[in-house]
Amino acid sequence: MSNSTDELFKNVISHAKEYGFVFQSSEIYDGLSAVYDYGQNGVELKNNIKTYWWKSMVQMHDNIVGIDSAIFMHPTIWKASGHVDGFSDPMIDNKVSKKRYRADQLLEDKIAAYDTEGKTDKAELLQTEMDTALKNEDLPRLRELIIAHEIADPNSKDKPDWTEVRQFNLMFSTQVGAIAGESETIYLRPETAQGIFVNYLNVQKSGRMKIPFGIAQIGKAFRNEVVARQFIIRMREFEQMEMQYFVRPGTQKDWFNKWKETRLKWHLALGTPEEKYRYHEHVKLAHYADAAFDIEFDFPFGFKEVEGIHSRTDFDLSQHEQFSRKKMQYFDPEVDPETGKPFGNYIPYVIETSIGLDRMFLLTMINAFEEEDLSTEERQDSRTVLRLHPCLAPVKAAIFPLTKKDGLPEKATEIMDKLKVNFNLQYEEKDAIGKRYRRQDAIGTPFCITVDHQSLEDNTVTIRHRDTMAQERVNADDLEKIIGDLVSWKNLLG
RNA sequence: GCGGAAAUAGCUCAGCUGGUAGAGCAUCAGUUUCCCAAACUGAAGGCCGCGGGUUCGAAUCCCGUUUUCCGCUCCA
Repeated sequence: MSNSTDELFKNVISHAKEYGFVFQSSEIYDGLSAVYDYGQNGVELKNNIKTYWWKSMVQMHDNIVGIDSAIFMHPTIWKASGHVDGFSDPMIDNKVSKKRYRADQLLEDKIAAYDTEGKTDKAELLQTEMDTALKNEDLPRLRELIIAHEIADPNSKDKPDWTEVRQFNLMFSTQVGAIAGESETIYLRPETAQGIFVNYLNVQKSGRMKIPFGIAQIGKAFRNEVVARQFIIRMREFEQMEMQYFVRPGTQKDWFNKWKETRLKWHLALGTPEEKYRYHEHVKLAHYADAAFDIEFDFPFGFKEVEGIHSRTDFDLSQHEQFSRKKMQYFDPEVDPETGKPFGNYIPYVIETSIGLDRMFLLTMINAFEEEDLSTEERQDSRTVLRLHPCLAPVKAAIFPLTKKDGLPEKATEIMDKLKVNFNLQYEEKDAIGKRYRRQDAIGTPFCITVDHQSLEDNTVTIRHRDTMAQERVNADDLEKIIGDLVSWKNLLG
């Protein structure tokens, strides 16, 4: 990471805090690691990103509908999805080499080594001891075994100094039921997708949906990351915008490619330079996928995943059919042109598009942030401006009386009252006009409307544009249409 | 989780080898100002991250702890 990009990232973080976008959670109690709060401007920007996504996915597709499933779900769902068994690993560190390993894998390797050496008795004994320890979640015993069998650090020749074995759990658990002892352990969802899968037939039947169709959802998910860092890139509590698209088996490849392209277009429509984005293909696929691409963004610290497009096959629905013993099949009455018969009953294949809202938020801030040098020969000058797309900007317009006397504030307030039904506005009368322009630049407000003495005479005002700093004089009665056109979703979705 | 660095006013930072806590910006009350920040007057704001120790005396030295940043590690 070069110094300048390092600086950029730091500046964006402090800007985000200073102007009410993102605060550290529980800051007055020294904070809570990897948890963040969105402030007064952050929540507006975040909501606007959600709206853009929801409109483009749900409103613009007549075969995609949304749901809002609960964060609490039946614990068996996470057994079916593979999260319970797949994400609770015993971890151990070597203090000498500073490397971290999975304790069970170190032991497995040792067992394999015993086998190749022909010491099958030793191998079998260790296998049994390890299985017992794992089953009983006896973490100290795992450490004992590692030390007793003098397991070396695979990446270091020095004698290892092992830490305690710690359990790494992906999921947060909590109790349902008011009475201790009679309660049941459930999990905070680690992904929103399962809420869609377990509801897919409810939606399909109540909405009379025909394949192919999609179900969209925006919601919080929770993951206990080993190391959560880099600001809001990796948070313990985060928000996803997911859409699961249910398709006829055999057609998944086409739909996968279609969504891959559609989703990148969604990103680029915001005006982000194309070279900032790239696809990353997963070579090693997760157990449920038959194809997977990430859309990555060029963050100051390198390309990182923002969105994943995964072909999840029929894995999840099949798992739920098995675990719930309820049919997850869809009856497809359409006639297969090849056989002349209906497609009939099948478990649909699923294409998933899943975007991290918090990462999208950060990406948007980084992309928009600019420290512009406005120096002339006479004097130095600069401004910090967030060049947010007008549709995403937290405040659409600010209204200023040029001075706070001579009836200008009254006139400005009157204009504001007419417009605030349709737009999120700010009114400011304090400080020099230039200072107020700069403050609005800093939070990305695309337009500033200034009321001056001429306004009192002919009802005209000036509109000052954030990006060019150019001004034009317009009639105050036309503002609703002018601003409405400039911030219209048509500009993004049309 | 390991190693390194940092933590002083809302923000950016001074504060030397221990001796009663400082500036600029921001904030608030005024003045000035007819279109692009940092003009004038005044006010307010800090248990120097938290806890302990050394000392007559600690923002300053030592230990612990929390948080953040960087590197490693981990990552569906």
